[in-house]
Amino acid sequence: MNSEFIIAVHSLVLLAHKPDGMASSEEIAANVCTHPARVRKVLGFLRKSGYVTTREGSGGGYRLCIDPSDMTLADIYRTMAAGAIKPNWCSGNPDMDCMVGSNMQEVMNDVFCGAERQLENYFQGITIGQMLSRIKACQKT
Amino acid sequence: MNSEFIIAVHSLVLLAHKPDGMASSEEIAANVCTHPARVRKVLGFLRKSGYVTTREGSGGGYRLCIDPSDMTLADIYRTMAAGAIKPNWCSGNPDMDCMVGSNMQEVMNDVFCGAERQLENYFQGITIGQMLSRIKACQKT
DNA sequence: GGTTACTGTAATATTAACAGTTACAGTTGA
DNA sequence: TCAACTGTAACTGTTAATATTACAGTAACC
Repeated sequence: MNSEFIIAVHSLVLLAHKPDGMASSEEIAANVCTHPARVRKVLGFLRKSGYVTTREGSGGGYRLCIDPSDMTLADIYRTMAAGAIKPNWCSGNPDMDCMVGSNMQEVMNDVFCGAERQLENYFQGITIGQMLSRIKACQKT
Repeated sequence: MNSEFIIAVHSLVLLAHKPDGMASSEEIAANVCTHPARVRKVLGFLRKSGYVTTREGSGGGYRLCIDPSDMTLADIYRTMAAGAIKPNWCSGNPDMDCMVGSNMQEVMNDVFCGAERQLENYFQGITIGQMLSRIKACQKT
């Protein structure tokens, strides 16, 4: 799995948690434990997908513009990490003589597409709001 | 996803397809499109899990020792690639002051454990025998 | 018993992916 | 005009993945 997916989820949960719903890339980066430039890159994608708005210039930053209970991890997965479980390496070769070797790529591809759907379906059931609730539950114990 | 998973599945399908159910690492490697040494490593794991038997020496090689319709991709996943979808990178830090940053690792870990179960469940429904059938279906079209 | 054809395994390149970092232009508010 | 931001691209360093080599161990066959 892409680590940008994690950065995206973490950033959105953080924004959802903040009273004013806003934070700068520097603040988010410190919380996520990575670099501001990386956060800006990831949140740039989220902006293009319409999940956050940004304000440049002094006093600027990122703001969540969707209800946390309306946004699922599947949305984020599709934006940040679609196709992440399919390996970039593949076996066999369509030009090969052997039936197994020549058709394996296609069959394997189908298998992973199915896996991807399965995963998306699972992520569909988890919202940013729920993530925040789970974190609060951790805190109490 | 681990590419060793693919090599394992491909090798087992190939063995299931061969009339005598046997092949050498060299033959398998040519079919998979990788190196014999890599095949030997992967099939070494499958031997330890009891899915294939090996015979060293001249005329040796690998033989499937389980009914292809009894062995699922979930078995192979557990042997070769358990935990593959969980990223090795993680955000936040348990020692941090912020509630979000300090608990994100635990919550994210739970999310990915759930995703893993979901994926295993999906793989449980696909057998090596089915993979071979799908390949035959590809061939006809 | 020697030769040949294999597996088992470790060590070592080589390559690709990934995260970290720097840099700077563009934007906005004070 | 200055200071504090975002938006991007380029570059570096590190780690992970794959390919390759090498060789000891084992079994069949003549």
